[in-house]
Amino acid sequence: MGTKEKILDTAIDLFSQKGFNEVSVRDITRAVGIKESSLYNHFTSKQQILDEIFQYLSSQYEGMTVSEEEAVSHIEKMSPEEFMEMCLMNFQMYLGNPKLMKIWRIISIERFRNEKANSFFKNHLIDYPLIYQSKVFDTMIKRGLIGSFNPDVLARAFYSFILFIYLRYFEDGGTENPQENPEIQAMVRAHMDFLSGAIKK
Amino acid sequence: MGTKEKILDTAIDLFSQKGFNEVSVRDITRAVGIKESSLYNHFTSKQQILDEIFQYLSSQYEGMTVSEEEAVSHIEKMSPEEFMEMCLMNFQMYLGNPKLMKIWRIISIERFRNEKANSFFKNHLIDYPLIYQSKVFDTMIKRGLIGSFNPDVLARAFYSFILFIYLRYFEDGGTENPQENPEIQAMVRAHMDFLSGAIKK
DNA sequence: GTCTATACTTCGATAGAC
DNA sequence: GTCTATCGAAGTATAGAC
Repeated sequence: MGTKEKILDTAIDLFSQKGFNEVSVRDITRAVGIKESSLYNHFTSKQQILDEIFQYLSSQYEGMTVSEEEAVSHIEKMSPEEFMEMCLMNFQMYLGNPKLMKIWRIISIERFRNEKANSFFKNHLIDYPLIYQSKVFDTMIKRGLIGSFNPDVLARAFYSFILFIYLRYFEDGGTENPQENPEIQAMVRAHMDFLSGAIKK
Repeated sequence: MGTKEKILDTAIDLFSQKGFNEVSVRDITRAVGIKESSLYNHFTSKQQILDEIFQYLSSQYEGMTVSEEEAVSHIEKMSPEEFMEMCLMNFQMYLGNPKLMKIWRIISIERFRNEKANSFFKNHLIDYPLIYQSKVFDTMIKRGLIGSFNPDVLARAFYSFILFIYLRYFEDGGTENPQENPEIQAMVRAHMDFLSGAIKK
């Protein structure tokens, strides 16, 4: 692994624990095993390290957003339960990769101080999922698969709980994989069962 | 207003915008209109300012937690709809006071870096509301006011949405009073109506 | 590309006159 | 209780030898 990659990985590690401002260039270079001045052969500034981390995150989700037609086609062969299961899988895919998980934690820490982080949080973690799920619920209603509810309300009822799990998840460091936490698994399943019952025709 | 109070109010203002580490003692004293050294006649350190802010928050909610018996008695004359309405009012009381609101924003910013902030967030904003609401739902079930659901599931379904609103609320600075935001009001009401229908016997 | 050495800035905090 | 003056520590970043 090249030095630049090592710096990036180390920075992700440290930033995700304490935050950008709380980690010094000295901290990073000490952990990597080089002198401070060497870091500036790979990055022009400390800020650029964070920028490249965010760029990396961006690149990981490029082309992963789904068009309206695709959203509709997704549910053609799915029950509401299967759809919610799929949403859950998507969410866990976001959080299942340890490196991406750390970057999402950086986003959570920095979102009040960094406009780009706030934008990531808002777009990827709030707005887009709600829009996507609302469309799917809307299609389900029109096809008579579920009762006649406001699809936006259903999407918020479903997704706000997922975000709640995300919130709790980072409470105690968020190092553990949520897929392997049976307590979280049980809560998510119970919530989905409750909603499935509530939206039946 | 005494100098010490002026310092506290100014610090609350500044910390809630950028975070504790991002605001210097010089920033605070400049905004107050005194020299840095004068600040140390009122506080022994910058850290102590934050400690006193948290202490103030603590004092505001002292004795406001409710015992199990009280929780049960609360719903004796209430419909589920009225109860959820009450919860909403409580939540807005937390956020309705501009000064307290700023401090809650500080808590949100600092919770990844400050153990006390994290503890406030976890206890007041997550654990306690869930425990309280679960007990109330449990009582409702036993009295036959609502269907036979798992009360923990109901509490999470209800409260995770409230937290979702809280989350969105701080997105764009969170300066506005949510009670006066008609869009938020409509979302909360729609969610409560949906849940009311879902938990009917 | 990495090192030693150092420049420059900002920070929290203190001493002591008034 | 406020001021002027200043300190030491820690931060980012650069120059130049190897």
